[in-house]
Amino acid sequence: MRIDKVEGANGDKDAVKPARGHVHEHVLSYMRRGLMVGAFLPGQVMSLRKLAAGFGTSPMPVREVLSRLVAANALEETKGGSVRVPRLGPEKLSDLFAVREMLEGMATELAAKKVTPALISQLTSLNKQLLVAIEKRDILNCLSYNQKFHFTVYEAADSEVLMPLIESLWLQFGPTMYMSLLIPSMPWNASDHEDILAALKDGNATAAKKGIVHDIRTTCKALLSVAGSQGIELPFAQGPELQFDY
Amino acid sequence: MRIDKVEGANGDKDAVKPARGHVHEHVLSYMRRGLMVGAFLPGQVMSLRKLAAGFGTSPMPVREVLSRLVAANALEETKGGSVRVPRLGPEKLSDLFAVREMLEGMATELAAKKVTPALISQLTSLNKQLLVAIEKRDILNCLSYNQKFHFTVYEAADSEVLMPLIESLWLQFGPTMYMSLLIPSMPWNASDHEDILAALKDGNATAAKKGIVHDIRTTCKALLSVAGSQGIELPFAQGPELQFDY
DNA sequence: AAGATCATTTATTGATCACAATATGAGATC
DNA sequence: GATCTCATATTGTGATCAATAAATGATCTT
Repeated sequence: MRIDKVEGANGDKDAVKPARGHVHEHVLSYMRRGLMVGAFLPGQVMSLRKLAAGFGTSPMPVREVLSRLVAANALEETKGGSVRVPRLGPEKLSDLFAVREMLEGMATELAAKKVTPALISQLTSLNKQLLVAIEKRDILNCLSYNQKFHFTVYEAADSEVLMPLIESLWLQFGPTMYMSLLIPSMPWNASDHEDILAALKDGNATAAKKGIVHDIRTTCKALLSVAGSQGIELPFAQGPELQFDY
Repeated sequence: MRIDKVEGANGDKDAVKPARGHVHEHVLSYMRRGLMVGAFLPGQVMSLRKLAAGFGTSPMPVREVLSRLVAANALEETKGGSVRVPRLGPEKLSDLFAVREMLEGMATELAAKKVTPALISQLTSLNKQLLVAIEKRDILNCLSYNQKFHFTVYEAADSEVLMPLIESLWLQFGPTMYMSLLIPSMPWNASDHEDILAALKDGNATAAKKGIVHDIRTTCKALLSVAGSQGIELPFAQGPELQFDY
């Protein structure tokens, strides 16, 4: 039935089905998560062919993914047409977090009105894992569980409009977030999460929103305090070589 | 040095330079504007090849553009991989406009603090042209000048974060907006714009924000009131055949 | 005559190709 | 020894191709 085109003895090629039709989806989710969790650094240029080689595909799906990430303001294109992770200045960083306060505060308010026991238990579990990651100073999982905690709350708001916007923001500050956690003086804590959890448990929308806003504001201040030390340029895994709980 | 691969006598091929390197930019801006101004209807499927033929290019640049518009939630993809203009239900419409109030209210507040005489005169001019379009019941230019008025305000806020988010929202409700204006009972007015202009002239950020929010809320209510009559299915220019002040 | 099945057509998707522009590096010159 | 220049290599862009899957229409059956 299925006849391989003659290409000599292609024995050593991948005999597995290339999982057609959904390659770009895989690449996209991987890159999205990677951006939020610090797999790519601000200023890093994304080479189409290198990434494609890393993913083991043709440049085509990667092109589509980078295209979409540029549209989401997660990446920016250089004059030469290449794309790179944007380097955020202090003013853009505060802009970003001011909008975060509005959007994520609104999402939290909505979520508080739709709390379920399942949501509470899930958030409690995620927060516990986050605390473990903090204890171990595991940056990747720290960011990962923090992101999952926040997004679980926002997901509960059940707004098809808010979520994509919030995601776009997280994709933008993700790389900078990672950088900041590299600084030894950077405080790591999830104390606000306890307040948020308590407020959600009570269905207190105002308090929950307040907790989120405080969490965001604290993070912003910490980020800005280390924004001066932008000079951090450490060697880094160029390709998609992440090892977080994926 | 440069050797053309042998392909017979390709004399009758296009001798003109195909304007290489930035085709997708043109396509993108055209489609963006077209979505905001009603060139495409909710539910309309965007055929890659048809659009490409309309633009006189290969499907390639169009693919990239559609990709980006999907990433911006301006278009959605069907199960078959095609993309189409989303059909907004009442609940999503109110979500959309609730977020609009926050984001555009914030942008207006920021803009009010950076008002310049040039901005005022530009807004005054745009509003005049909008009134003319309303007078002539010219839907395309009506939407176009309304959009330009709002975006000129937001642009003055000078926020690289807010603008893309606001644009994403406008791309989403643009097609529905056009539909609603087709309904004879739909009220057309720009009375709020006068208030906004006055508030901006005074540098009164609170009043300006209030004006924008009122404008948005009014529009939302009008849209929702005609949301029941979703059945409007009129024959329409399929390709990129717009004739607004481009 | 209406509905279901099957073949045809058309759609996107991933891969490959060709070209142009940019970035990179070596070499020569001052 | 530093700098400018030019050749090389790499990159993105647009076009084309092969293959899969969905949508469409016609034919057959009930």
